[in-house]
Amino acid sequence: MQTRVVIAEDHLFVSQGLVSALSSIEGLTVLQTVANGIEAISAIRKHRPDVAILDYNMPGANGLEVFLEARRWAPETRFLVLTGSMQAEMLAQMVEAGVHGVMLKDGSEAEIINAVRQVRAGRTMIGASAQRMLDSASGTTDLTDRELAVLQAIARGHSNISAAALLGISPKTVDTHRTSVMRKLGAHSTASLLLTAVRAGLLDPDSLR
Amino acid sequence: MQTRVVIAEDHLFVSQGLVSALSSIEGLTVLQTVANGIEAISAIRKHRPDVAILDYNMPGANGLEVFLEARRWAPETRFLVLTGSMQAEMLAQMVEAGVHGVMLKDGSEAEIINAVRQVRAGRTMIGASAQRMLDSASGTTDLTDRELAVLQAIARGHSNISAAALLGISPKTVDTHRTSVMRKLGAHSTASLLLTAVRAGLLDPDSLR
DNA sequence: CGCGGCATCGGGTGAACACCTGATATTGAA
DNA sequence: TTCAATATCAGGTGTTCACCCGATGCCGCG
Repeated sequence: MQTRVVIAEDHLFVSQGLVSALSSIEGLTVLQTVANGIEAISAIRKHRPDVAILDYNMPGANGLEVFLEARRWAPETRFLVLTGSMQAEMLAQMVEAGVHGVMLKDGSEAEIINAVRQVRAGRTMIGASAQRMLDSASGTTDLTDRELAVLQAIARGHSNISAAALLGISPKTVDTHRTSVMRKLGAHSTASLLLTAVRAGLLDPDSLR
Repeated sequence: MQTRVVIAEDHLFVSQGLVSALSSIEGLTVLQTVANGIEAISAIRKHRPDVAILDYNMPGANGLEVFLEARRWAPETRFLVLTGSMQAEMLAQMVEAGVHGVMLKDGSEAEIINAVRQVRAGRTMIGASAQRMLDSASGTTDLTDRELAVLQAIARGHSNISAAALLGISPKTVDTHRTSVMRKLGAHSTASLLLTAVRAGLLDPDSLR
């Protein structure tokens, strides 16, 4: 089976390791490797790969943001997100958002290769550690996809206007989602919105840069 | 030159990649790989390696803790700490503590190999990205008492006007401190101010309500 | 004494925000 | 079919922010 892959990973050493590991999969072609979230969206739009392997923590846009945006342009692409560490809330969000594969980077090379194979074959897979985290997590977020996308954009310092340009919607729509998020989190200023979201595990300061 | 190495890295995939990469260094022997900080201390005590390669984020004890404890038993061992992401404050702490090498995981395989060589050769090395973080962090935590007070008030959701009432000063003064804090942290919106401050360890989301 | 750092405060501006009102279209479930 | 949830978008308002310019007074250090 042909497998065309895009890899998005800002740690060059890990990216090189992934390319090397994936070379053992027959019929697999790595179309492009990129090092930040914005480039990942572009590459996925351009190549419409079979599988996109995304690191969660990347500059410009994190793995979930890339997934939410890129799938609108490449609906057939299946996504595997790898992460070194992540809060359970974010893990739950990604599963709920429909990411096809999620695993922590504590997996071996063989486990990662297996994950790529499963995702390519149309199955949804969650790595063992990720599953354990999910099992022990109680909370579920009630932000919609778009609300979350707007929250992430705000957290990256975007004004409503530039968030609108980034997401391809009207500033009034950003305004609407922003207001909705604030109402849901009980925040009345941007500052308290941000800290409440961090506390709720909706934002990871280290993955937003 | 003989190089005996212990590797401590909880991400199995990365650990395997390191072993593979280091195999290209002539005369280098990987004595043991461990996956958490406590085991790292034990292995270093047992083997007294020439070089210990430590991941910063590990269960049990982080890279700095391992360094501080293990060097008491293996004073000849030289330490290279690798990290995926880290706050500048912690980076500064490790440099100050005397870790022989620090680099972010955005380096390529070649850069990591070079780092191991330099550390083994007795030199202290700081990776390019780590150095940039240290350079840009040198002034970021230099907030005055009043600036910090204003930052805290903002984080609690106060507008400039209500922060002024809280601190017994004019809103213009709040404005001045606020602008100064933003300049020092390089932020251009309230959102990025908050997250930058959290990342810099200036704000603790859990203690602000 | 001179100077820099800090705290304080004022004038001002245009952009941005927080929230009010309203609307249409799509989707999935009952 | 109906309805609720979601996404999208518009009109609007007063407040707030981010930054521009300027200033004085106090303190500690060289």
